[in-house]
Amino acid sequence: MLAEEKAKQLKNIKTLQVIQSEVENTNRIALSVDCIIFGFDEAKLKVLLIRSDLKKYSSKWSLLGDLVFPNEDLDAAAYRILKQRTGLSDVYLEQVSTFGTVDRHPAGRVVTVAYCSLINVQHHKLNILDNELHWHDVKSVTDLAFDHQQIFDTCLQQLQKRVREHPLGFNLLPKKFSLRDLQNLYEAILDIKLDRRNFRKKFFSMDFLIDLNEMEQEVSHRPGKLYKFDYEKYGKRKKKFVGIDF
Amino acid sequence: MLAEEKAKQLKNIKTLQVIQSEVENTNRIALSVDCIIFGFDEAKLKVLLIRSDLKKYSSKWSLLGDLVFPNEDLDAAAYRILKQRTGLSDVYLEQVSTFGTVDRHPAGRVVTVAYCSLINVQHHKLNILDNELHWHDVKSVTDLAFDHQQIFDTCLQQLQKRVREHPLGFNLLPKKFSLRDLQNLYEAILDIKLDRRNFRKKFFSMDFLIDLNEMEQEVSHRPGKLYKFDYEKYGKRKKKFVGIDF
DNA sequence: AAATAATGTGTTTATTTTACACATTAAATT
DNA sequence: AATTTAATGTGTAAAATAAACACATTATTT
Repeated sequence: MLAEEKAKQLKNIKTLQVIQSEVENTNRIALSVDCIIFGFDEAKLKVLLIRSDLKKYSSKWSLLGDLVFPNEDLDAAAYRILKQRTGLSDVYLEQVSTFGTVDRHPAGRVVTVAYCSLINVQHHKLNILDNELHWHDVKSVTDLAFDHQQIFDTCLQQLQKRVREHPLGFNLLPKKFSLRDLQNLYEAILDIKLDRRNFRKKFFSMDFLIDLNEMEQEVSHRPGKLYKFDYEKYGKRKKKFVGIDF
Repeated sequence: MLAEEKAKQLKNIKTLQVIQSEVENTNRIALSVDCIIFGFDEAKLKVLLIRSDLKKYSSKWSLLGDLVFPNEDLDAAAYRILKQRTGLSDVYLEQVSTFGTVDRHPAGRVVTVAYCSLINVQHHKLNILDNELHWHDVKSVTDLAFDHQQIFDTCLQQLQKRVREHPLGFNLLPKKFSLRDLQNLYEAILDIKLDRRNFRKKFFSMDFLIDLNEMEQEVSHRPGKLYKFDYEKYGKRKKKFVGIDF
């Protein structure tokens, strides 16, 4: 071995050729995406789950996932997989975390990247041709397939954190909503009770609610006013927006 | 094709065999880890960079990274790679984000997971056998190799966010530090000026500082008291700890 | 001995958060 | 039709927190 080669090895210096060889041959791993889709219905936080693909695990529910193609951007794979499995296409997916223990998947070494989204259950029609696809109460989600419980827990925690920092929750509500709807949402996500009067004050002071001058329909008891979220105003103030404390 | 097979295809149902085949053959991708190691020295926030492995990119600095082995946990790979490249072994690495555009690496398709750490520059001896390994002022980091600038920016933003939520900064300081050191650190990380009196009040009220009854040595002008961080107390209160507002 | 440049401490004000009560409205009940 | 019911809608006082700000103290340097 040439002295130069030896020095390179010592220093972990690799040529592009060496790296290319490693990339192409020895060190490849299957990569998947799992989508955690949150919804809100009947005052409860929901998550979209399917029966596991695999017969062995068919008694368990799992997240929406599939392998990333080698010629496909990671983000693009997330959107493709979500579309394939649910028909959903006009939703925003956000990367949450990557899970990579060696034995996490029964089919071999699969590292998975979790993506999370918040959607409006009413406005998005699901394509239920796929394996049993169901909304589940977040509170009743236990014992998912593989390591999906851990992935789900991580995403729920992240959601709880994020929703205190930015008013993301609106993505889960219909275009028109009452303040009661909004409070139910936050209480469901954070799993806490909030004071109705202070909650209103806080959201009015944020000044992201547009009064529609309409009332709720078909509710028993006094109907509340309907509002919509001012996405434009939020977009402008997003950068310097600090947070929501409850 | 049997009707059953067709139905399966329609529904995207795969058998374990099909998935195993995909995992083993068609869909594998190289996976790497990049380590973003922050330090603090001379009242400045620093980051550890090396010259790019690749000659083509040797004029640019890059993050500490390498490929994950197929039989290696993702987290373990991060620790191994950091150890190999710097000699550092007793540091905590935290996953930040995964970067996966198709063309991000010149050697082919490589998806990379970024890991971040905060270390004490004085207490950790670096193994500089590797490619030129240097601490760089965070403020002067521009134009890193590949997409490393984007990765670095993401990690710095995350650090700025996290340091407002938890008193992580202590990992960057020596065991004994003055309140001026601590304030310099926060000002360097957040790139803002803080009021000295209010800063002290805030940290004393958090009650994580242990007065060592020692004074700074070898400083010009009046020396300040030295403190250490009460990791034990922080560990106990960590869960319900809300945040640090400046 | 005086000047310097930092440390160390406290108060006042403004802002934000929390706790809490009552009048109003429309539907449901009698 | 009158009453009950169960929600909406509003305001205020107290407490906690954050922001603005000034001066005495100490060790070093001149």
